[in-house]
Amino acid sequence: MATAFTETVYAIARSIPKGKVATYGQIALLAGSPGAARAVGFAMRCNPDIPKTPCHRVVASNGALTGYSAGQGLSTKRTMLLDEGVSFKGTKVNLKESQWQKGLR
DNA sequence: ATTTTGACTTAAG
DNA sequence: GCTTAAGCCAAAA
Repeated sequence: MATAFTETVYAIARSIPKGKVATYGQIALLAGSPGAARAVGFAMRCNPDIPKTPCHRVVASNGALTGYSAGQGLSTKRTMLLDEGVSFKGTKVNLKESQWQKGLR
């Protein structure tokens, strides 16, 4: 299961600052495998450590909340993001305001 | 080693 | 704008 790739994905997920969100594609790119967005989601599904791996800060490219195996699912995910100050666009995240950008710090 | 599935992404209808 | 189809990479069976 979790190998170096997934391990890197978890590390990146932890690097996402509070109140920000990153897309699967972006994490895949940072993980060293651009286009491996699906693989990133797979790693999140394994989600070994919820408190250590803020998978709820990981959203789809269009800002839609997908999956989430913990808590009440997307309901919990959306609540946590709102609590962290992430800007929401209805059921989706306002990437224009809350997408984590490497270099933006 | 091959096949299937999956929390994705982009394109087309 | 929303739905359907194909492409993509990685891990599990």
